[in-house]
Amino acid sequence: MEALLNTIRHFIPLTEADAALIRQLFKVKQLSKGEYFVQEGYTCKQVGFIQQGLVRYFLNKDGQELTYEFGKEGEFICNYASFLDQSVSDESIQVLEDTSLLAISFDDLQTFYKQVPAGDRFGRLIVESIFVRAKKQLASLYSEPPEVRYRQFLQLYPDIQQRIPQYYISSYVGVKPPSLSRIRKRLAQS
Amino acid sequence: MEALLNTIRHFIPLTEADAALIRQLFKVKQLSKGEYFVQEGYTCKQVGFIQQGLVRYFLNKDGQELTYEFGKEGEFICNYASFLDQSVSDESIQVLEDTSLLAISFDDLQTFYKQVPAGDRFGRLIVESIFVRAKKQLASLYSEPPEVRYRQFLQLYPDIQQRIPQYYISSYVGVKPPSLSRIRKRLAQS
DNA sequence: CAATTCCGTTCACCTGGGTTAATAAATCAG
DNA sequence: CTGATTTATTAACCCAGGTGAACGGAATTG
Repeated sequence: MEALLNTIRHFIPLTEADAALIRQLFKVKQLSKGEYFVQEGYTCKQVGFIQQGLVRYFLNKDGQELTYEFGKEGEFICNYASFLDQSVSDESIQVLEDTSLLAISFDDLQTFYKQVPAGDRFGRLIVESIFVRAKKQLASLYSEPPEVRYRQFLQLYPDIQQRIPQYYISSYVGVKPPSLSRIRKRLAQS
Repeated sequence: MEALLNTIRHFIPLTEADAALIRQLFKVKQLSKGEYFVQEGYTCKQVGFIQQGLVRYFLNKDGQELTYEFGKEGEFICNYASFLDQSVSDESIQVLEDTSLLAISFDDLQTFYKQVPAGDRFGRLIVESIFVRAKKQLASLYSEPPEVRYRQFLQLYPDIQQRIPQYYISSYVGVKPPSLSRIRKRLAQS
């Protein structure tokens, strides 16, 4: 819970009253490996904060699961496109390890916005940051070849490479598993 | 100016007073072919609404200009990542034809938010819509081969194909000009 | 422990885009 | 209108990733 408060304090100052409210509004949520935080076809009803564990974001393209993002300890997870206007999600967030979350519901988040003075600003900053993140990924896909994207993935997630199947990584990088194998081989040789 | 009001009405209702305020806050701005609405290294100080004309969004990767988006009549243009927190832009918006805009400054937009009851909601809906747009493009880059992306471009911008150089389109599609030529040839044959 | 499923790698072959350069077509400026 | 510049196409060659399949090792299951 302290990790959550500190992460929020990274964006806005919090009084003790604010912190107390946050402690109240966020509920602990446990998900086992393979379970979903949001599933395609359903509405994303919460924002989560990962205390321990790992998730992947993926979308469905003709039956193929395309993993395009990961979330790890200390990060917020949410399908904002679904959450913000409570519409049906066209992508999924799945837990890759047993994961411990702090989650806040849509309604409780509105309470947070009302009662914490800088709450709206926090909300805006979070949405901005995920937007900037999406833009960065767009730029990366446009400008970087798979090999570079793989190296950047290793930098961004140095620890989780051993924790998950390679084919999630190959999907994130934008290639098929055999191709990621070749990339890894090339990198090992040099 | 009516086009602007109608576009805003597409998101929120406007009273006559609202409309009058909008007429006051948005200023006509003319840009000639080749000029910039925002340039890399500068701050995006306005949101524009295209009355007539065409723009491209691009970013700079090792001296290569990567065109990743277009804007046409009836669309808002802005580098929101720069505008929202008035930070330095890392991308540019350039005018591809002599273009007539209606533009509102950052400060005047705050006035709009304060005075128009549904103003904040409009702002949120716009930011959401550009976010969703970025996500769609991300999904497209992940899942669609260049040939499909080119066909989708033709659907999305049926008219402007003749108005701009092909290499902007090839950049948008994610390939080099010779490759787009081959794609066009393949499509013409079938 | 044995059987099965899952997963990563490798192979052979194919396809499509990158690169460079030449040429042709279109556009622009004087 | 003409020469110059810009842009689009084409060709030849190379290379990286896709595909399908086989293999071996790891993890799971009963």
